[in-house]
Amino acid sequence: METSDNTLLSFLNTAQQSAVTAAKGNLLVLAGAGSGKTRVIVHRIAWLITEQHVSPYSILAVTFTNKAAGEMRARLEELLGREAQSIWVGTFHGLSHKLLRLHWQEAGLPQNFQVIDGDDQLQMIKRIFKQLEVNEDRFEPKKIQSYINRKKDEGLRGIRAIDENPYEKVVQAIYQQYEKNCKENGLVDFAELLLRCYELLKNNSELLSHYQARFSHLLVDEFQDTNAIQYQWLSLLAGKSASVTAVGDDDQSIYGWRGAKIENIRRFEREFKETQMVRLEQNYRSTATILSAANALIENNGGRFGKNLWTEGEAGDPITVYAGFNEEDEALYVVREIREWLKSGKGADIGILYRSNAQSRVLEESFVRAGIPYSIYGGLRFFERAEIKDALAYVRLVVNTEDNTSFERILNVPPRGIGDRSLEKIREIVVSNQCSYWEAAKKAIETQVLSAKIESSLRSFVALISGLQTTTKTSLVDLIQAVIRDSGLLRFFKEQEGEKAQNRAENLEELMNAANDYEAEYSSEDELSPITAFLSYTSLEGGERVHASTENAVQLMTIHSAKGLEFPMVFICGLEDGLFPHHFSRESEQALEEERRLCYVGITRAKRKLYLTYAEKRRIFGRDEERQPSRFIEEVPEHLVNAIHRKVTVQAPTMMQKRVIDRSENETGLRLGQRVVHPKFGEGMLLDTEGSGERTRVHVRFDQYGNKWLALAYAKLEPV
DNA sequence: TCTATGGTGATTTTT
DNA sequence: TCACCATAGA
Repeated sequence: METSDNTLLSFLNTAQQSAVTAAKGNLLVLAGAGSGKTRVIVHRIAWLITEQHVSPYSILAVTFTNKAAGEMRARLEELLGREAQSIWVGTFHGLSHKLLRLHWQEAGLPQNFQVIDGDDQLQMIKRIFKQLEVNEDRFEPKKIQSYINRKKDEGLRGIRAIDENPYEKVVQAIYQQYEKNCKENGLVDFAELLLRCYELLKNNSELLSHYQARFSHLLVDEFQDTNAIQYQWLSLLAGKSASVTAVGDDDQSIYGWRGAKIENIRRFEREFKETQMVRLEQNYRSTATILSAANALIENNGGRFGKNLWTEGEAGDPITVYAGFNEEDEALYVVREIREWLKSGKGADIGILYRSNAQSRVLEESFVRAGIPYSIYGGLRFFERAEIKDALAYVRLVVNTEDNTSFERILNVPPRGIGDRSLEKIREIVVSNQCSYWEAAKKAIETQVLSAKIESSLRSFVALISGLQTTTKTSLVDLIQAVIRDSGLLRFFKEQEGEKAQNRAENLEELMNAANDYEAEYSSEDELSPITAFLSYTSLEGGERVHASTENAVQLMTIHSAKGLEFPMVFICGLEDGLFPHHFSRESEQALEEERRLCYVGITRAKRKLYLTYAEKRRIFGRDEERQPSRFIEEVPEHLVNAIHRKVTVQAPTMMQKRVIDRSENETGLRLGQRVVHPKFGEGMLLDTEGSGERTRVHVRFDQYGNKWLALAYAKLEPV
């Protein structure tokens, strides 16, 4: 390799360089927001290979998301070319999956085991509820699901000491049955991938020493997000001799509620011998003002490693705090500011961030009215969509008739007249014969326990699946095509009216394309059938999140999903006590600190302009409630904030309110936020005005009739 | 077996 | 408020 030390390091600052070139041994990189951490990991790998002559084959790099893994891989290929290909880069789940595929026998799995996602898991638990006749009033499937996942994330198998607590007893029984079903059906859930892989290495000294000898360098991104099992996994694989580079930011840990252990950073320092620490504090993203705000806010958290972001850049504009009189006013303000920004020719690369998804609606409505293109990030991913999962369930059942979850899912999809009653009959056979649903279905036909009509439906269903099984031998694309055609799914949606159904039909066609692309790139390195490989792929990589693909659209999303992104202009909306910090986080100091970190993440997404907004009144579950500004607003130093807005909006009517008062008080005596009554529509609240003089129109939210625009001259509005 | 109604409860989300 | 579900009628 001809890359010289110089070119590799020339664009890095001193701290980055010392992280990249840290000597053999363990390294903890505390990387602040926007400090170039991915860059550091990628360059460190390149440096190890080109300067230290470490074999690419001995390097393992772990990330949390497929997206991050993909980016890392791409950047490595840019730097290293073909040599990058033998580096193992992937997510914890992806790499565990790979190891389990390679060593399925030692792991005690069938060769064609399948990966199930959270939705499949929940379905299975619901089925167990029916099987074990669990009372759904006392036990919720969702709670049980998170119980199981929590246990696995902790690295614990459920079947320990039998608890005498009757509640626990039931939960344990469900857990046991769940494990049994997974085993019988050859299914592995997400948490299981990690746990099983950990156990595989733990219980197999030969395998373990092989991989320990192979991977001399392990690198982990977003270390603050690791949970217990991921830490153990890493620690086991590292053994005594590997060098581990952990990169993370304790201030950006926002997944504690999902089992991430921020303490893992301290633990790393303690348990991984002679750890060097490097802090990346120079920020290349935000203005000094924004960084000061972020620093001041996060200062209120205890037990931090401590880190102060700084920049060589300019101070930039002050942060604007806006208090709307209600959530619609807040949204209208956002729209107005965006309009101004767009008018001055700046791009629509704008992030509207909020604590919870429910907030998106009001914002969305105001963007629609203003005609500003927007896209909402969130919702289902491609492979999570119902119609796609239906089609894939056919594939799963064809490949593995033991897959009861899939059987149940598609038995009556599209509707073929086999409803709950018939399913119940089949389930009885399952219980009495201890067999799969598939076997039970065949038995039901033989023993003629069903009505003639349903029996014939069931017969053709069995014939359909059997017929598809012969297609298995050809190819993935052929099978998917046959499934979509022969199952009647595509026809079912095509025959329906409405955009929704047409969309679903299109999605099914898109699935064929996805399979086509996958098969074209597929190389059978671990003698895995392309069909099995594709099914795992669909579970492990949910595909792109759905959002309207408008060019030049402002982006609406939760702060959680904004992590890792940046925008020149950022709005953080709904900064109110009880919403952000969320009232669920009120009890514990720990939870509050995580909320504060979340706010820190939000603030540090902004490059140039930052707005913090809230509403003094908000509709919560249909009730107008008085709101207090979030403590996080108070934690931003006064001198960084646009004081004019703050004073005006907090203590006096807003500019807009003033205008309306000036203009209309003489004529109507109305002001924004005021309660009014209309002869036909009854009572409501004045939201906005438009135009002037005779053409003045007012926007009113009526209690009974919803939002309406009315011409002020004709509408006989009276103040209440 | 498919469609209407009522009770319930309501963060954040990747794999 | 409203979306999700479970249960009851056509």
